[in-house]
Amino acid sequence: MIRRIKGTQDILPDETPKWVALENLIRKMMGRYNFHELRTPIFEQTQLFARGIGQLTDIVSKEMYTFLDRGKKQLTLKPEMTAPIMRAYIENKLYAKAPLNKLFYIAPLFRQENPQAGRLRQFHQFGAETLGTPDPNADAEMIDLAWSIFKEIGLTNLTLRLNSVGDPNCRADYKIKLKEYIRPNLDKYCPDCQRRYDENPLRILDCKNPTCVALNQNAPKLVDNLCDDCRAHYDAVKEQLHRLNIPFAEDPYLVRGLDYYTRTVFEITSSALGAQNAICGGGRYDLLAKELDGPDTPAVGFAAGIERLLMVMEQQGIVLAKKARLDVFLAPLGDKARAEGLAWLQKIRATGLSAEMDLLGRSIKAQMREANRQNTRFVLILGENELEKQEFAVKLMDKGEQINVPFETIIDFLEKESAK
RNA sequence: GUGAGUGUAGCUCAGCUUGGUUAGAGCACCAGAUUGUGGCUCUGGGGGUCGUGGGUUCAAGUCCCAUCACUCACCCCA
Repeated sequence: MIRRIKGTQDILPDETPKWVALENLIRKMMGRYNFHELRTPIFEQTQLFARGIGQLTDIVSKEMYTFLDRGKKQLTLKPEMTAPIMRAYIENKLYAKAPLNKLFYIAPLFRQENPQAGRLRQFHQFGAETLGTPDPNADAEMIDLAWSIFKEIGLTNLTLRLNSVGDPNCRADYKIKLKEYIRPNLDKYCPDCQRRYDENPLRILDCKNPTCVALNQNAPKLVDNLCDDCRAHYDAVKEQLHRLNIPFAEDPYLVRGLDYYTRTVFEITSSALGAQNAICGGGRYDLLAKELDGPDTPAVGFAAGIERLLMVMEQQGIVLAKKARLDVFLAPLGDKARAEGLAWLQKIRATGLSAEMDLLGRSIKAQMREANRQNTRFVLILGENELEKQEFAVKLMDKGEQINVPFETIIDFLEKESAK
């Protein structure tokens, strides 16, 4: 048996309505906030991610699906969406069409990690990006957008954590201070942290190892070492969040795993999930555009995991999708009725109603059972009696009543009855 | 990459500790009770190389070894 690739999922027909309902809600909310959808290819030149996300990040260094195509070009299935959005923004010169671009996406992404609860190799994210302004209002609007979507879904028990990682200037100063703090005890840190010390010391603060956590207890905090501009920006974002009534917790050790972030970073977690509890992460990335050879473009965005959202919704018993209903089930009895059935279905379907008939030659009883299974509103029985009298026996499944309706008026009848 | 757990019917699982007739249950499916009528109830039925390969034994779903798959967790993240 050929099996699906590890860490991928088939989304079966009884699950797709949940996806569609969630996607519809996302699109509705993106519309309210005036964000516009941008779709990018499923793969890109590897270079885009290596330069955009950062060589030393986990994503780039060990999780990308990278391969050579037949022309020996190195390609990568996109592991995140911010770099592709930025690439498209630069390549299509969207900055020249409008000074500010508010974009959103819903897309599958690929990372070759070991799968576990809430982590897949092909997974889906939706997200938004505001390109072209350094205004802290854009940061606050972005968080408000994410928060509103989750609220609209009906999620509870969410926690928003907020931090500022400064800009390259204050971060460079801070890195020196941090390394000074760590150096005396460096040999006591875990091997990962010892490696991070030179590569990316900020990530040492992120370490979950109890020893490292303890050692970090009195480490200087980046938020205490922001330059004046970054400080003012961070304060403005917090003030707006208060005005928007969005509760948040400042987390001085929140460091995002991607290199492009500057200033605002945030993460939204749910207590309903297991080890992988982040449903949304984002922040400001004022330097990415330049890194990708584009014009200087301050930007802010977020990404949220659809599978994880669906898991939380499941946990909380939230059902967005309406139970599917079939309007009409045609139950033909005998060969003659079966031969005429399809043409009737075509007429009924042309009115906009959904219609189905038995294709298995089942008994009337089995057909009724099938109609019931499909949550059918009307069953049209077409047997020898009906053919002779030129009428349908129509069973109104919700009421359990049955009446006869002549062929000439059946369409009219169904349209009126279904509108009730 | 590391660690732990689990593989028995379409699905969820029991049976394995203490090896011994034809391997069970619930749900789902099919049929009948109701000779042309759903949901509820009752009765019956179909469906399994017990993940795979090897070993121990008179005898293996059950014990041992290997292997594969899946799951969860570490790391990191959505």
